[in-house]
Amino acid sequence: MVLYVPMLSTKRLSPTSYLVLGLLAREGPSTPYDLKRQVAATLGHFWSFPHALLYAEPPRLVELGLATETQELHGRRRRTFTITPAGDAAVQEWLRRPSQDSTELRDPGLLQLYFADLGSAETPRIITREQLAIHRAKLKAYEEQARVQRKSRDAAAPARLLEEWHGHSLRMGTLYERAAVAFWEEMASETGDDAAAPSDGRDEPLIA
Amino acid sequence: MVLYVPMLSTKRLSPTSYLVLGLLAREGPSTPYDLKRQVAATLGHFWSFPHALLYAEPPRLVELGLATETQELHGRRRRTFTITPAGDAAVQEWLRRPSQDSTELRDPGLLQLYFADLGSAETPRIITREQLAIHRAKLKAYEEQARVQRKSRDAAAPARLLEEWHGHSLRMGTLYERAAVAFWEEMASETGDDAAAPSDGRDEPLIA
DNA sequence: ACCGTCATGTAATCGGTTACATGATTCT
DNA sequence: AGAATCATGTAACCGATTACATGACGGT
Repeated sequence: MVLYVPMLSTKRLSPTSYLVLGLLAREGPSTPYDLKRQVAATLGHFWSFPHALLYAEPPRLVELGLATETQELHGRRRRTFTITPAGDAAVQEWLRRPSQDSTELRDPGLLQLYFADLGSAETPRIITREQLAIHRAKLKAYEEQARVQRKSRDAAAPARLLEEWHGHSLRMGTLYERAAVAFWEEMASETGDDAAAPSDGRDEPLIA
Repeated sequence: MVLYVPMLSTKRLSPTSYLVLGLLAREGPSTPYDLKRQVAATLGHFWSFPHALLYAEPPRLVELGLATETQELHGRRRRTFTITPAGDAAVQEWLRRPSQDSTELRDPGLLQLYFADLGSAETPRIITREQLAIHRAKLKAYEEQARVQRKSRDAAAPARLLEEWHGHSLRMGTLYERAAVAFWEEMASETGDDAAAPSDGRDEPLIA
C-alpha cells in the first residue's frame, strides 16, 4: 500500500497558471484587470483568455502559496496579487523544461471547410469568402501594430530588450495569418472565386 | 415581463457537436470509436478531441433529437449513433452561415518564449531547440502523409473528390507547420544557435 | 445630470480533461 | 498461453465559458 504523496508543490499548473505567474513576475503586483490588459495586447490576439479566467486564476495561486492577495479597503476595493518566492521558483522551474505539448490550432472555419462537401455547391465559396476576410483583416491589424511598435521603439529606445519578447508573439501571429491567407486564397481560386487577388502590402518576407 | 423562449432547437451547439454531426452525416451510423479514428486521421492532428469527448457528445445529440442510439445486445455491446433528419438540418444550417469565430492558436512553446526574459541566459535557446524539433518532426510527418495519400489516390481514383476535403485540413496543417518552423529558425539564429540550417525537403512552395 | 464606456467582479453551468477499468484481438 | 495493443467505455473533477451585475469615470 503506497501512501507516498508526490510533491504537493508540483500540483500540476495549467498554461493559464503560468500566464498569470509570469505576468506577476514581470510586471509586479497586479490586479486582474491589469492582467487582462497585458494579455489583450499580446497573446490574447490568438489565445483567448476571457477576463473571468484572469479573475479566477490568481485566487487559485494564492491557495497554492504562489501568490498573495491584498485588497483596497475603500473606493473600488481592488484586489491586488503579488507573486511569492515560491511562485518565482515555479516560473523558473517551468522555464527550465521546454514544453513538449503540441500546439492546438482550433479553427472553426477549417472545421466548416472540412464538411463543405455536405452542403450545397456554394458552400465552399461562402466559407472561403468569410475566412479570407477574417484573416486578411487580422493580418492587416498585426502589421499595423508592428509599424506602431517600431515607431515608438525608435523614440524610446531604453525599453527595447523587454519589448522584443512581446514582439515575438506578435510576429508568430503574423506568420500564422500569412499562412492562413495563403491557404484561403488557394481555396478561393480552387472554388473559382476570383477574390484571390492579393491586396495586402507586404513589408517583410514570409521567411525572414 | 418577457417570457419569450427563443427557439429551443437553437440550443447552441459547440464545434464538437458539429464535428460529430458532420461525421455522422458523412460516414453514416458510427460508434464513438469510429469517430475517434476519423478525427485522428485529419483534424485531430492539430485540434485534439480526446476520445472521452467523442463518447460524451453523441448522447447529448440524442437528447437534442439530432441523433438516435442503438446498442448491440451481445458481444461488445457497442453503441452506434445515427443522425436524424433534424440533425442533418442542423448541419445544413450551420454550413449556410460561415463561422466568424476566430482561430485559437494555443502554443505552449510560444507562451514560454513570451516569458523567456524571466529565465536565465540559456532559456531562449532551450525553448527554441525543443520547439524546432517538435515542429520539424510534425512537418515531416505531414509531408510524408501527403505523399502516401497522393500514391493511393493515383491507384484508386474513384474516392477522389471526397478525399479532397480531408486533404485540405492536412494542407492547412502543413502550412502552419512551415510557418512555425520558419519562426523558430529565426529565433534560433537570433539566439545564436546554429541549428537553423533547414534540413527538410520541400516539395511544394509555401505559397501555392 | 446624464450617458457611454471602462473597470470590476461573481455565479452557475457545462464541456473538457484525466484517470480508471476492462473486454477483445493479434502476435510471438 | 501470455503479452501487448486495440477497442470501448465510465466517472469525477475542475477549468473555461457565459451571463449577470454594478460601480467609477470622463465627457457633453
